[in-house]
Amino acid sequence: MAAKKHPALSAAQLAGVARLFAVLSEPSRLVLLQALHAGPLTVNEMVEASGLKQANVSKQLAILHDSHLVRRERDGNSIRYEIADPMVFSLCNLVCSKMVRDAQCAMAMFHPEI
Amino acid sequence: MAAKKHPALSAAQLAGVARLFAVLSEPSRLVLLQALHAGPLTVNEMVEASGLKQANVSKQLAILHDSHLVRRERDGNSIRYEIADPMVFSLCNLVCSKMVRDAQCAMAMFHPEI
DNA sequence: TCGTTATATGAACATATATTCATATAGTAT
DNA sequence: ATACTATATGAATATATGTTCATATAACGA
Repeated sequence: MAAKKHPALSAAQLAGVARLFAVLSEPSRLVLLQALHAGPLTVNEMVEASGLKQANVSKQLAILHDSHLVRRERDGNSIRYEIADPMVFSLCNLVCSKMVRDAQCAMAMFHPEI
Repeated sequence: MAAKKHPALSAAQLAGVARLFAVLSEPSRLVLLQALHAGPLTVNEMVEASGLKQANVSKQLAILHDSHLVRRERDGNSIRYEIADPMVFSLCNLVCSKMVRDAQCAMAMFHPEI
């Protein structure tokens, strides 16, 4: 039986969805989000935590900010970023559990007894 | 208070997560997934339903198949695809609800009374 | 076997974007 | 005002990939 709860999304809506997935499709941005998972951080702190160059961190944060995934706030001379929408972690958890499922499935092809 | 339920993901794990988001970051692939939401379809049926060229549909389906998001099965002369992991729709629904939230937030900046 | 239909794939092209360097902007302190 | 620190941004480059055309592969029917 085919599921059909939601109406089809328009091309523009699909483009919007695709755009947000694209924001999450870059490991450097996921690194930054993961760092922010523990709490707010300044740009410099994220540069140190991630090993990425400062210019790169700034640009990736700008992209995350444009997508309303992070919020920023000036703190003296620095700028502190924090997660604006915890939904990103729900997305990541779904993807992670899928990867575990796929991995278990692949494993089963070699070790059916387990 | 900072949330911290999950251990940090390794670079390889983040790359895997990013890869799956990348698969979902292309409108043409979302169109195909949305078409398959109503039930299994052959390549030709998806060409007609999507308006995309046949070569393009085949390539995008191959990418979806590599990610184990769709399954394929030969049916006579054609090949029938179907959703292999309904989790993709959970992902899309999360993103959609976020977009609604953001849109309502943007709206409120112009119509605070609503 | 031969022709037809359905799907996949290689080559070529255009486009998008991540990364880096250099520099600009903004805030702070002396 | 000047020097210093923190962050953002423009230019340049490299890389990835979506799209299309042409063609290959595979199944089916006569």
